[in-house]
Amino acid sequence: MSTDKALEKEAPSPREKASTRDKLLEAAIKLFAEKGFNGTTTKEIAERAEVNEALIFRHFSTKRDLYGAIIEKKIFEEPGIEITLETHKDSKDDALVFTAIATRMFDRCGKDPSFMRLLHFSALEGHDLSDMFFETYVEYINMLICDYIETRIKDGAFRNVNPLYASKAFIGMVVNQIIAQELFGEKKRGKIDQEQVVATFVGIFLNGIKTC
Amino acid sequence: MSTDKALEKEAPSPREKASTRDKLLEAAIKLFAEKGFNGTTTKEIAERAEVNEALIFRHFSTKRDLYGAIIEKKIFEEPGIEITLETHKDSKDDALVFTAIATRMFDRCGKDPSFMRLLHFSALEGHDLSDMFFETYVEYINMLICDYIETRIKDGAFRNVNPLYASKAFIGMVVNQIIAQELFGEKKRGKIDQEQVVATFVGIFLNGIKTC
DNA sequence: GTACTTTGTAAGTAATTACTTACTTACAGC
DNA sequence: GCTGTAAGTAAGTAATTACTTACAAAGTAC
Repeated sequence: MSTDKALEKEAPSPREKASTRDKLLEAAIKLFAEKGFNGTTTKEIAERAEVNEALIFRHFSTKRDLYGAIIEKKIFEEPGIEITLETHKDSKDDALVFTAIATRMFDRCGKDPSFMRLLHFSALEGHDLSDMFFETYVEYINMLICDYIETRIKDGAFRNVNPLYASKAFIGMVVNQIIAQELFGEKKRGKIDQEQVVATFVGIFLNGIKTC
Repeated sequence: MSTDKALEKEAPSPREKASTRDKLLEAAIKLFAEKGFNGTTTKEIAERAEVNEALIFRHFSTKRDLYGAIIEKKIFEEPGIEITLETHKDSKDDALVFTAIATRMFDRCGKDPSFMRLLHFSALEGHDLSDMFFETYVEYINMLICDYIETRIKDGAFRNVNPLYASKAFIGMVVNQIIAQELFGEKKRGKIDQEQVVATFVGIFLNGIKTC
């Protein structure tokens, strides 16, 4: 959790040049995502942010506190897939819905590679907020998709599978591919065609779950 | 890579009490899996192994070298799923094959939780051997399943999907569930029924890929 | 026995770590 | 102007880090 100090200035007015706090957060996000909590020194953060190291401790009482502020920031930063689902779910066009979800996930993680790394580092290193991170980005999405699947089962469009496990199946395909690319550097190795991957995943999943 | 020093005594005779080297490796595996490379100190390793800290550097020239030895050990330690596949693939009983693969993966990771953590830490922290780790445990398995799917497409049993992406779909489901349990501690939260999860995954996958 | 290597240990080392301190500068309200 | 507060800095601190060294004990070879 942030200290009182850290909470003072949550949202700087948009026009003014990046505040010290913002510069620190930005630098720290990149470094923590690159090298984890233990692999990053406060000196490095200060250098990257181009501020004096002592200022870190004016804004955040400890290094761990800064780390916490970053995770918090990431948790609330950008909308997840809920908007994608909200937009399309009433169409009941399952292919559209699941393609949109997968595409949204790929795009988000591709645009911000630090995100996945931060999520995994926080889990591995056991940060206090890691659970919240996980709940926000994994369990929440899971729940949304689970709900959608449930209604489609009631519609008679999907087979009577366990909706939670089915949701996990679909998310698993997508997330695991993202992890292979972003964490394990599969991007560099063989080229994979994202659109075709999504199409294949959605095809298998929907055929697998649809009533015959 | 290990130094000459480190290579001298690869396999201690089974009966003698655990050598210093073995004690160090065992302690280091646990600590590196728990807290990563940067989060673990040589002092801790020595204490856990109950040997003098200086002995670490008799057996391994640097801390990183010890880390490398551990990853190497893990890479060659236990057979992966290839045996499972080899055993069942000729039966052409797809449900049996994929259920066995998933079960094998769950069991292996459940029995040795340090494995997944080590794999992820090494990827995130960018260890030299991380690529080999990945190739051995992700790309290799992928390839085996990919081959099986290809033959089943030729048999006319599976639809004409991209076999690599289909393989990724299946592995994704399983691996992501393992990660949720082992890395993100889903085990502690809600109880999930592994057998039913596997059944659901296999069911969706096979229905999704089978010819109608 | 003695020469030699291996195995173990206590006490170091120099560098780095997160975090402080004491001080200066900039800027606000009055 | 003066005063109080926030922003910034250089130079510290004590603790910890990976790694060394110098030396003792124990086994092995002859």
